[in-house]
Amino acid sequence: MPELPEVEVVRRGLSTWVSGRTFDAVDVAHPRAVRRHGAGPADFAGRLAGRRAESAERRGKYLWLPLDSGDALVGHLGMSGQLLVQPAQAPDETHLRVRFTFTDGGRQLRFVDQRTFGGLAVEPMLADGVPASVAHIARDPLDPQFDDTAFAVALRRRRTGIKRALLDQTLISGVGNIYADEALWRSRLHYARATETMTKPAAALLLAQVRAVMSQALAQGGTSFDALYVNVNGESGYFDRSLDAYGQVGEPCARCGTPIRREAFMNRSSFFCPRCQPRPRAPRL
DNA sequence: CTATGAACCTGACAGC
DNA sequence: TGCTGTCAGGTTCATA
Repeated sequence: MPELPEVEVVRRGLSTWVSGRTFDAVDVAHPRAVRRHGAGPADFAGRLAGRRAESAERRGKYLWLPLDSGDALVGHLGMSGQLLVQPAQAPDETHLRVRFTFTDGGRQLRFVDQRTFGGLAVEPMLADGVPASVAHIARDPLDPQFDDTAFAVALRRRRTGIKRALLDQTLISGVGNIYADEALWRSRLHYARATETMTKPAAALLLAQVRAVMSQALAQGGTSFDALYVNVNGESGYFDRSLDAYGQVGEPCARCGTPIRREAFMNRSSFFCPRCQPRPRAPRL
């Protein structure tokens, strides 16, 4: 679900409402939510109790709270995960997986996840400032240290389609199905455009569109089609009203009026304008 | 290295 | 009403 803008909305909420507080009790209601924590739920809870969250960080779609122990509480929301800040008396959510209380007795942090593709773990921080499970992820396009030139070079070395490359979190992180389709629409690129034909200027233009659509979405609180994608206070963003391609099958293209088409791709969907984004002569999937 | 499909889950929705 | 099939913002692993 959530892609970079939605995860960043959550990070900001954690920074405001959780950073600086000390964990007290941690109740794991569904062990699957901490399956990436190899030592099990009890160890997970034990490594958090009494530890202070120093800040809230993000790379791509991964979130983490560095702790005063040198570890970090790492989370990925998967398709349906939410991190909510709730009063203690708020009724339990149907899909409440982990509840965190704090020594200050204030609002709880709750990990709620319908489909349980998301997960939490406590891991050591590595020397380069990220937790172990985040080390294989590339920097994201909103990271000041993202290397545009290196991205263009790496992209050209690939032998695949442009959308597949955008979704590869080891090449560029934070881009998911929505923002890939939106950035490609803005760039007038078909999803099967061969990466080896992407010149340096073309890569720069695409990157600029990725950043533009993500920044605009972030300014509107992210994209929510339903109550699944919300900030820590349960509020939805409204960038869905600004989508030009994703989910717009049959709707007229905002540029040329041609109906937006949907095609199956990578076990999911691609939405594009068949006129503005014509299929290349030598497509790559 | 690249591509494909399946797996991991629950729920909403369309159609019969 | 209820059943079946399809689809959903993601990641990972096994197989060609």
